Amino acid sequence: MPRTAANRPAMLAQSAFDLFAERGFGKVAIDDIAAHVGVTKGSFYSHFRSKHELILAACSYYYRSYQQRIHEEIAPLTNPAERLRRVVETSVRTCIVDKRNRMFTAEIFALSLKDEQVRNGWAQFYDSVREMYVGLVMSAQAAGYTDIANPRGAVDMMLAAIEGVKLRAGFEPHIADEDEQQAIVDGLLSIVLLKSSNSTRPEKATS
Amino acid sequence: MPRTAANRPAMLAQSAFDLFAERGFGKVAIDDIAAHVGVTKGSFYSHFRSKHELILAACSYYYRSYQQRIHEEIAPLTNPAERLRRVVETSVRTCIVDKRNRMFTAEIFALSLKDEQVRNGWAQFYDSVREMYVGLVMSAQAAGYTDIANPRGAVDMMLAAIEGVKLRAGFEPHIADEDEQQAIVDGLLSIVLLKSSNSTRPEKATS
DNA sequence: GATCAAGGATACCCTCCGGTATGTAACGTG
DNA sequence: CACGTTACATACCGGAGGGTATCCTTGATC
Repeated sequence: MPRTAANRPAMLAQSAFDLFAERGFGKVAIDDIAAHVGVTKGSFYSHFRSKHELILAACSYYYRSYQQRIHEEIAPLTNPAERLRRVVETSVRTCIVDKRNRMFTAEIFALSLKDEQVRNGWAQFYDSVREMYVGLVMSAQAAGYTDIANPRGAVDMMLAAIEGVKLRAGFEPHIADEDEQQAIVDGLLSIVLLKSSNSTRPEKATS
Repeated sequence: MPRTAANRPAMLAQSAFDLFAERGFGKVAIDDIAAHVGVTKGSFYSHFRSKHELILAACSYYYRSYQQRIHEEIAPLTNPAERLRRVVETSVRTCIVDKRNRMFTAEIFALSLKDEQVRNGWAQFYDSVREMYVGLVMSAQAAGYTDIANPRGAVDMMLAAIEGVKLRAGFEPHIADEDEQQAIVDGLLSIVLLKSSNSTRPEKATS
């Protein structure tokens, strides 16, 4: 082994995420990423075979971070409606507060149009998120918080709305305001839950 | 004047849109665009000062095309609910059927993160679309097709959902199926109109 | 029909950047 | 303590592509 080993690949992937989120895939050179970790390009290429491989690693890093965060947020909660609301809140907050995530995902979308591996990676991630949401909604349904006819379709529409709001936030930063955030969460939840009552909030639950 | 003049700038902008939509801003060289019109780079630079200027022109081209199409679609309609539905249908169809538009807007989103002019251009376009929708919804409301409390908020959420579905279509092409399209239109309209009845379709109107 | 402006072509430059070739210092292993 | 392996550095290559310099062509105008 050479001087320092540590987990360079992971560090490089994380630095890549940081820089990609800041400037986009195209405007970040391998030299930049390597320098960001305190290493040179030659060394970089002993960990990754190509820039493309690094991009995939950066994507994985993002996916893992998101899922880990969601998991941490709902771990202590047991009430289905609470869990659902918390996940939506976390998703909204992550997208709005963390500008980097917004920018990174926008880059993914653009790249995925031309890159099958990136596209497949995102599709897989998206599917797992969808399944999580479907599970949450169906739990909420079983507990009487909603009687939505088509949970899967509603979740799809809500996820689409999240993506749309994410994009909009890039153009209208005022969405980052606290009160706006709450309105968005309510709007999103209303797609998935009953409209007639504010049954989302657990203390107002009807069952 | 030289051999052929015509409206080269417009042709270049349109070709730029075509190629950008196909390969993305970064992967299209000026040479490609010039060649696509049957011209060389030197000539290109007598019409545009930079690639950036061309990108802005391609954006304008897209915005104008969209607005023109919407206008043509609703021109013959007078019933407010019909007009609203037609616009949503047109938006959905354009996004789903025309892959190029999807790809082009994805590129815009990615670029706008780093380019203020592109961002402002989109913001302006988006605002005009929003105002159009708000007008349509309020007309529908005045005619009794909906009693939605906050038309502006509902329109925002619906536009967000459109953007989200647009993105999703990049990963799940089956959305392009005819029946799926109708479901999406209904889903979107339900955000803006009353849920209890299918009052969207004019022949079922309650007033 | 001489002049001139503008569209167009050709050729070139220069920079950036992904990737490679090569060297070297540390570590594990026998 | 040789020896291979691995993480790292240095230096370089080569292609791509944005932009420019320069010349040519054409048509309008007087």
